[in-house]
Amino acid sequence: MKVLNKDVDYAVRALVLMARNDKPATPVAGMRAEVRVSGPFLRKIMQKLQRAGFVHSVKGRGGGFSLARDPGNIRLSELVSALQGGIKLNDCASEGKLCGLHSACKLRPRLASMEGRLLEELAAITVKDLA
Amino acid sequence: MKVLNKDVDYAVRALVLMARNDKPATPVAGMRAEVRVSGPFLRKIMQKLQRAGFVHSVKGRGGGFSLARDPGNIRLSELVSALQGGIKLNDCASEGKLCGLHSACKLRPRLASMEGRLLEELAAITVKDLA
DNA sequence: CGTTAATGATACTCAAATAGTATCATTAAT
DNA sequence: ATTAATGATACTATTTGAGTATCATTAACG
Repeated sequence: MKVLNKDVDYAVRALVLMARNDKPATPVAGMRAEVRVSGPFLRKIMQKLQRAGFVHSVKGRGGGFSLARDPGNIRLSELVSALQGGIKLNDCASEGKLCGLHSACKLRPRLASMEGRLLEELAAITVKDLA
Repeated sequence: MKVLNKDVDYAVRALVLMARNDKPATPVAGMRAEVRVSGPFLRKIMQKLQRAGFVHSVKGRGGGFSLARDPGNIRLSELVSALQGGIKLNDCASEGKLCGLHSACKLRPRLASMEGRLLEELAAITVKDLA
């Protein structure tokens, strides 16, 4: 029952690293040791971050990644949505899903609000906070 | 990234059902339709609840399960620990695990306290509340 | 120019966790 | 004896998460 997956974990590490460095471009090869993950896997994560607009990338020799946004404004909640599609306390709370008990369910609204609070707490933590 | 597994989900439904009925013994056959789950699977869950002391069981014809505790005092947090071994926001926060960054990690204490708050919120919800 | 060092995209494999089934043993009412 | 129940446990299947591999593209460097 883990709430944050590895992608988010490694992404945070990488972003924090970049926030500290503030180099014009950091290649994956220059991050994987500190992040403690294999090159290919980290690359895949960085590519997701690029597509989601968290980082810029420069291709070719001398290239790499750099922060596209102010680290003080990159919130954990955003990484969670971008890299793992949010959080659901159970199948029912988030999606409008089934279960038949649906309308009678007293648990659902409670879980939904807990989920909301959890996301708020994640939103209160930025990359800058962790750098 | 689901936080509550099916066991907990079905367990809640079954316990709520029993709290409403308050019969001396409800057999699995008398619950599976309302809980919306297969007999064998529900049985497995009820057996876990029995071992964990949430319900009593009576074997043999005319037997079944009954609440062993006041439904106003059966908390979601307890079901979560009994049926899915708690919640971890990530691998690092709960266990003392690895990751090397360990001592330098600014995220860990924050996740730990979020985890605590989440469990408090789950502890505030009882079976009675949902019945 | 060609080599090298980088990312982009995507398909694939492997492992772990969840979910669910099946079976045999035991118990007690009828 | 039969039937209706739980106890225990082994097994299977499905889904999700984690990680690899590969080929294409781009740009600096010599």
